[in-house]
Amino acid sequence: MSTTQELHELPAQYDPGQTERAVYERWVAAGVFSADETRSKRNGGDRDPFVIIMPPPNVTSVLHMGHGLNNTVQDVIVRWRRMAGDEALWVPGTDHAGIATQNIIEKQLAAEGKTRFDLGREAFVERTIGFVRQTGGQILQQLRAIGASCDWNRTAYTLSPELSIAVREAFVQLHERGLIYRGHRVIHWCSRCLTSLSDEEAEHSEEMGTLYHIAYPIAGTKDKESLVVATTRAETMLGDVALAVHPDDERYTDLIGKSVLLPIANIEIPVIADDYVDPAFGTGVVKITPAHDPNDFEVGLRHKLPMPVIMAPDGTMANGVDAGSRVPPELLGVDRFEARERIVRTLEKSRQLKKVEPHQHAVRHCYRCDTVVEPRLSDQWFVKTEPLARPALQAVRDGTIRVLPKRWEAAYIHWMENLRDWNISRQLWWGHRIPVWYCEKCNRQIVSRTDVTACDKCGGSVRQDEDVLDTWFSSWLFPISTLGWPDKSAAPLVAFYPTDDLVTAPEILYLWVSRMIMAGYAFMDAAPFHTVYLHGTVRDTNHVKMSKSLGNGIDPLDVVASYGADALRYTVIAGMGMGADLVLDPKDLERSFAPGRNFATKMWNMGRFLLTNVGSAPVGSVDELRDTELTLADQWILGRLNATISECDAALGTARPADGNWAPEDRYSGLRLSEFAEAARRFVWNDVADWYLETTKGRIGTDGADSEVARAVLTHVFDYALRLLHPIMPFITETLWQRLPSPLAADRSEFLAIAPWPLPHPVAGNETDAMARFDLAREAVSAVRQIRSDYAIPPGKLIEAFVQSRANGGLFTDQARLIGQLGRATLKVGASPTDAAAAHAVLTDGSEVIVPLAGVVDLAKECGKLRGELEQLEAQLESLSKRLRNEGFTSRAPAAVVDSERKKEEEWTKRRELIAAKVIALCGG
RNA sequence: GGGCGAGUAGCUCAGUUGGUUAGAGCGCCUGCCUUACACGCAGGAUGUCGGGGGUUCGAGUCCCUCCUCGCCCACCA
Repeated sequence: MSTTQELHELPAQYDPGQTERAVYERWVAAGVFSADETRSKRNGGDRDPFVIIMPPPNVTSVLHMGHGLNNTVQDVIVRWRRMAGDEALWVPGTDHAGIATQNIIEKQLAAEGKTRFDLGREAFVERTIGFVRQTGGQILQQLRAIGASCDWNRTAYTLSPELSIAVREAFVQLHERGLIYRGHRVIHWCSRCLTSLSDEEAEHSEEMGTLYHIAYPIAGTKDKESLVVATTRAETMLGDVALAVHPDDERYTDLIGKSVLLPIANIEIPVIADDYVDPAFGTGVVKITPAHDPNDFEVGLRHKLPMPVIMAPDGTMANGVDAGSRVPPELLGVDRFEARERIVRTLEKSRQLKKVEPHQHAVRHCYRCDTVVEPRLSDQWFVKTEPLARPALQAVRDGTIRVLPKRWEAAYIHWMENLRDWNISRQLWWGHRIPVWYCEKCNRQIVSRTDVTACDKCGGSVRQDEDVLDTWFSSWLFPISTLGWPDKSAAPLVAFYPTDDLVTAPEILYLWVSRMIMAGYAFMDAAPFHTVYLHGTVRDTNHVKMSKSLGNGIDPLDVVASYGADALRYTVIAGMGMGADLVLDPKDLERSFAPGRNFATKMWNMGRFLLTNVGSAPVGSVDELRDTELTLADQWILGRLNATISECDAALGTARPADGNWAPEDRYSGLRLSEFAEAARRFVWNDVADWYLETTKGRIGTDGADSEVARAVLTHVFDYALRLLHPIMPFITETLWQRLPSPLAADRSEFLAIAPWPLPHPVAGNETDAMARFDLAREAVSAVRQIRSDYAIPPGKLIEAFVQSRANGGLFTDQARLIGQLGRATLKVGASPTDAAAAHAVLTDGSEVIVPLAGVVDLAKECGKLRGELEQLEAQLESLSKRLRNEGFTSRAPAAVVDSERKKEEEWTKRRELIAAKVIALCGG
């Protein structure tokens, strides 16, 4: 193949738009992303399985930067493990998202002037199914554009028939084990969504409210004696059934057992004593509203008080269960906040409003629509969480599961320890209907895996529970349900459960992650994964979370179109420290994404150089090269490659715990993706492109063996660089890799995506020495460039003398080695009698060396010698400068550089002398 | 109210166990269209590492304290 043809194949400009789609289609067509159960070691195969279950996005959602970040991270990890030889599986899926999806359809209906009740349940569900079928799941299509290497054959959906079986099974099993029960208590109620919420779905936010001090006249007193109560939710007073004081509060002791008159409702209610009351807060008197406050509910239970409900589900005032006619006619149907205003005004008029003061407090809001949540007494289904939490807590405590970054581990533990029972029933229509039937005739409650048509006892007709299950009750099963549970012998479940990493944002640690861990133990008796990786949030430059509604979002597909998926991925990975937020500028995509694109372009051009110069003829294997054949540069770049591989591996860490538990040294050290990206980038750009590739220019193309050596080494180094970068920038690396000349001893895979992950290769010759010597050469080159720049010397002019004398001196390497050795050591002297004559140096890598005392003393002398060499260097620089000045050049930066260097060096010398002196003093000379 | 994180160059951020002259990208300045790359190359400037105190031969890193911002948790009406 001729050079021109190859250049033709590799256009001067990399065009991601033209290549990415085709590359992706070839991967899919070749089944590169498909995992094979039979290859898993757990299923008789020869590979370790490595599995990530995708946090299922809402089925109606479209790709935003948050997804872009989340899925890029997962893809980087899964591609790394795929190359490392694991049977890698990434399971994609979507969540039916009960409330969120129902809200969308309700909004559509509202636009048509209708409510879901106008349609009826069946038609509403049909319509939603239709909507999901038409527009749902497009996010999974979009994920392909950013290169997500999911096994699309296993795409899951929480409301699919398979997963619905799992949901039912889980419900029935927990019910059989006594862990699901029907409870009558105060729950969080969203008056807009018309459903109950779990504790986690009712989110706190600090708000400025008003504390109203209201006087309740004491019954039977003539002169309007009263008890004053402080409340922020004045409207709930209509549901008051008592006033409570602390039993030991002397101010009120004689009032206990008496009655007060509830204003507006004009009902007599008792004054009771309960420990729950804090005498120090407000007036020390609390109104008890059992149906509309969880604490008051508990008080109500203890004192066997009635529990009148004074609000309708939609948040308007109404006489509900046990309310009689507490709500006066003029307030019936009035919204709760309006009612609050009116009641306050009424009390003001009757002079029963004693004080009004601003009061900051936390108010719970619906996590889907932000409506203020109303505590409300109702019947709901609950999961008893304590028995489920026990193993889930233990798993994180004992290192079966690690949480990265570490700080979230404490948050998880704290939350798990204080977990309350989980309300799983929702008064919605979109979701898994609760598998409970009630006999119309004998009132029997039937919990069943299959649909029930008649009572199994009396044959009476049955009706199914109206409620659906919390969305999270299906997604908490995702790691098991997507793999075939409840069939415990299903091949995917056997081969791939437990999974490995779970990658998500901290905001759903409690809502989802913790519950998956509980489900894993409850149904499979094993943790669902061993690593929870929590990444940050995507924010704009004002650190505001990106969102469509705020208009500060970036559409990942726009970025893909303008900069390419690789640029998007690189930016996301390189810009994100462990657990840190990712800040991007929605108004300046160029600033955010150009570095990634530029890096891709750099690689593209390296590829063009390589194809033009190395050509497509097969190259030799580097393993067969002898050290006598390798130049200093060859040895150096191979050494740098090894170092880079080690750096990348260290940043990525151990993929899985060795014996079921994380070893302390691995537990918090892995998945430092930005460091991985930086190590690879540094190598490719600063080492290969800036230095090594330049050294091959005079070699490749010449006749003789050295040209072949350079071809082999350059190709090898670039090949391995592409491998290291593939998880981050899969498209361009695959494209370039496909065109690399093949090594003579070739067992190359068809795709880079499944090519082996690099291992360090031993370099022929003395690697350390060669690297030091080449570094010296680089130092010399840099020094010359600096002089050139300072004196504005034209590119053509040579300054040979300096290079040579510098290279011969070997000053920098020796100096570096010396300072390095002492610098990293902590000296412990005379720790034991046998140590008396030696200094014990503990190096920072944990290894220890014994330095004979004489050696330490020599170090001090050595410092003096170095100072001499430094002076020699200065002299050389000075004479060079003089010569240049004589030739008519003038320095543009007559640098005090040497001067400051000497100062710093002297400082270090002093320090070393101090240490040495101390050593001598301690050891008695 | 409790807990956690952050504050490092103009901007966005790295900096594992204290140790060679605190780094990267972008931006900025100077010079280069040097036949892979101007989405580039070479050179350069910019930091009291939030303030103060302490431990140490040595602190961005450890301890104390204060300030600013952010996050999580929370049944004080």
